[in-house]
Formats: sequence, C-alpha cells, structure tokens
Amino acid sequence: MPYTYDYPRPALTVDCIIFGLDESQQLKVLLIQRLKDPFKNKWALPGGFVDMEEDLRTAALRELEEETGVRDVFMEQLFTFGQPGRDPRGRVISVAYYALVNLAEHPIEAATDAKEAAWFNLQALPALAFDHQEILDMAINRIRAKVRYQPIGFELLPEQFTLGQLQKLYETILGVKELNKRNFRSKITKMGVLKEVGIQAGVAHRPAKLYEFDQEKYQQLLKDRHQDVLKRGLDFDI
Amino acid sequence: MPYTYDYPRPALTVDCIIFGLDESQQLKVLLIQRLKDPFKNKWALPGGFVDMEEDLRTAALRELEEETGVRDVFMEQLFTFGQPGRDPRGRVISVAYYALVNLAEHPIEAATDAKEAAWFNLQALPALAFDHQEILDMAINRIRAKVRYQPIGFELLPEQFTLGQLQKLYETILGVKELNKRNFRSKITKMGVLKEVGIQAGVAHRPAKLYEFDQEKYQQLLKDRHQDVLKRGLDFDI
DNA sequence: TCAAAAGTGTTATCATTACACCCATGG
DNA sequence: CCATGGGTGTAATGATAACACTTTTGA
Repeated sequence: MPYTYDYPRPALTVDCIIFGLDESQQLKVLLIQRLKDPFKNKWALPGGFVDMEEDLRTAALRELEEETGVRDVFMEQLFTFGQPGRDPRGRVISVAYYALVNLAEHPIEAATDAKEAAWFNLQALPALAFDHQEILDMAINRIRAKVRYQPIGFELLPEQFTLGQLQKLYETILGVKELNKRNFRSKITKMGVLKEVGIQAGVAHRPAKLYEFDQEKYQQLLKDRHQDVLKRGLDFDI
Repeated sequence: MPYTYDYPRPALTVDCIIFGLDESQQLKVLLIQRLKDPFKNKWALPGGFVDMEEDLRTAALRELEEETGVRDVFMEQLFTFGQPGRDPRGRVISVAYYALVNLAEHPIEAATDAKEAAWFNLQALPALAFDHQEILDMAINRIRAKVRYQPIGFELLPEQFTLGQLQKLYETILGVKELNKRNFRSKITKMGVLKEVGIQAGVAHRPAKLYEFDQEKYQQLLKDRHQDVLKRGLDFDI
C-alpha cells in the first residue's frame, strides 16, 4: 500500500549509542551485525525506522529493545545526522540517541530479529556501517564533556558502588590514567550527593563503604546553585 | 509530480532561533509572521522544508536568509522535535538550529517572500505558532548553559567591544541584575582571550578600551586545557 | 562642574593540588 | 604475613568574592 506526496521526503530513522561499563570498569559500546545490504555483515549502531505515530525517543527505545533486549535506560538525544549521501539507499535522516547502562544489569538477549548483538571495547572497534563511526565519536565526546558537570556517570554503575569504582569510571570516561585518589574522594564527598548505604563484603582487602547516588540532594543542590548563579554569574571556565 | 513510497514518511523541516543584542544589550529573538494557515498571522520561528539534496544546516541557513535576509551567522544544531501532533497538517519533524548575531550588523530586510519579520524582546513575546515556544525555551536554556563555558557570547557583539558591553551581555543572557564589575574584569582579562585594539571615542564619559576576541589564543588555551583535564580530570561542578 | 561610565588595590575565604602514610581483609 | 585496595591529614598555592575609591570624558 503505497504512500504518495507532492514533494519528495527523506526517510527518518533513529540510532542508539549504548554505553556500558564492564566488570573492570572498561567503557564498551553495544553494536549489532547487519544481516542485509547495504553494509551486510558489518557492525552498526542499533536503530531503525520511526513509526508514523511514534515519538522519536520512543522509537529509539523500541528499536533498542527489539534489537538487543536492552530496556529501561537513561537516554538522551545526541544529534541529528542528515548529510545527503550518508545512506546509499537514498536520503535518510537519523536522529541519534545515546544511553548509559549498567552492563551487568543489561545482559543482551538473543535479539528478537536474530541480529547478532555484542559489546565492544572502544579501543577495539570493528569498521562500522554508514557514518556510524562519526556518530559514535560525537557520542563519546558528549559524554566526556557531560560527565564533568552532570552526574550521568551513576547510570553506568550498579545502584550501590564504592568510591573506587566511581573513580575508575571517571578515569575510563575521561580517558585518564589515574586521578589523585585523595582529591577525588574529597571532592566527591564534599559535594554531598552520595549517601553511605553499607559496607562491602567478601573482598580480599579492606572492605569499602558502599554508596548510592542521592537524587534528592542533587536536585536540591541544583536549585541552590541556580540561585547562586543568578547572584554570581559567569563561570566561563573555557 | 508525485513521489511514492512503500511506507509513510514524515515531512522534514528546519527551524531557526536567532538571537540578537540590541543597542542597550537586550536579548532579542527574530520571528516571522505566518501568511498562511495553520496559525495564519501568528508569529513563528523562521524555517521551512528541507530540500532533497541539501544538508540540514544548509537548509537552516537558506531558510533564514530567504525569510529574513540574515546571513553569515554562527549557527549550531539545537534539538530535533518530532512529537506526533506538533503540526496539525500531519507528522512533521523539525530540526532546530540556534544562531547568535550582532543585531546592528544584521538588519532585517524586506523579506523576499513578503513575510513580516521582526525582533522581539524576550520579555514581550507574542503567542507563537506550533510548539515554537517550547523550542525557543530550550534554545534560551542552551545559550544560558553554554555561555558559561564557551565564548559564544562574542558572536552577539560587534567585532570590537568594551568590557562594559561584554559584562552587560553576560548579565542579559544569564538574566542577572548586576555582576561585580571588578571581579568580572579580573576574570575575563586573566583568561587572556581578549586583545586590546584601541580606545573608544565620542562618549560622554571616560572612554573605554576596545577589545577583540582572540580566536588563536582561545584555541591554544583549549588545547592546553585538554592536556590539563587529562592530568586533573574531574570538575564535576554540579 | 556634573553625570556617567571606566578603571583599579586589597583582603578574607575557599577550593585545588600535591604530598605519604596507615588500615582491614582474604588467601 | 603479605598483597590488595580502602581510607585519611595537611600545607602551599591559587581562585573567588566582597569591599570603595579614583579617573576621564562630553555636555
């Protein structure tokens, strides 16, 4: 049943960049292997066409779940890619979304449409289909920038985590060898957005305190800070 | 000459949020009055349909020039709006771009397709067509956030400006009554991204030094800072 | 000579950095 | 008893915030 328009229209897709942290706090990205041409057998970002009645964000979440089984994730719009020629089949606009998930809590299922899905280390990526490498690069830059002024990192960790894990997470995302432990801990605890919830057990070293991210305190701080900014203003900060 | 597809496709548009500063450093936004239904006679963001061979950004710049005569602007993608129902004519996806211009250097022309275009003070906006108020709100939030860590403000000023103008600009964008003059000047000059280029003349008070933004120094600082971040890391900064 | 902005010196406080050492656990 | 990460005290340095006063111009 064909659809007819007076002017030509591009196709509209969504693509998802899903980041996860593995057991040793390495940053990974979720890719699927294409079964059809173009780029048959190449790895690509999960994604697909937007339904006519469907919100863009909903489409991204749906495609993600259909192709990888992953759901219930923190997800934000990244950018919209629309270069003519980015898809050999014709003009295709892609709205990209990125998400952060705790890898352990989001095992990938045998995907419903039988595409292969797998986590890849960012340092060992295969060649990607379409302009997906470019999209991925932008996503990495986005989370690197964002992690510095918004607590998105907590999405990657299990609900309860140690300061050691948190520090490794920052080191991974920022691509830094080693942050100063003393200063990291001072800063993060002085911020007051963590609450102590217990003590680690069963490790072969001094057990660490377990923390949770305190959403309420964070929201409160944001509000306070907003007042502050109105008073203080500029924080140009390059 | 109709175009036919196997699946329905949404229409694709771009919308532009153009900010300008008037003589007294008030922030304004450029709107056009719609000549046709839907929302006939209502004010709206300049924008329109994307051509099939045309980059999204190019489309935004083209629509802007066609409808308002404004060109050669700093422009960045803001967000893509795609709620079903945001346009009564059917599914329409809009990629929004925001731009900052020096109002004095960008007088609006009698627009080529005879739509009325005008600058509006943000405190005195008319009711806007479609979801354009929502788009505008997001744009304002974006520049408020961005002006704090990137020197986008300079796009709004004439090439040469005084520290007084620069300070008013920050006060305007941030919506603050009065920043501390002494501290503002210390901070901005210590950053070292301004170069002195002359002295004001013909004013009824002590003439101010004129400055230009020093792109090269800024790029250099960015690079240095990148090294720094790799070393230091976190700057969570709420 | 007055109004209107431009421009500066200094101090208290707070955050950041850079150090090196002790602690608790399982194996 | 030792390897492994967890956890702290503190001093030097630099940035920020909060003050009020002097300077230069055209009208």
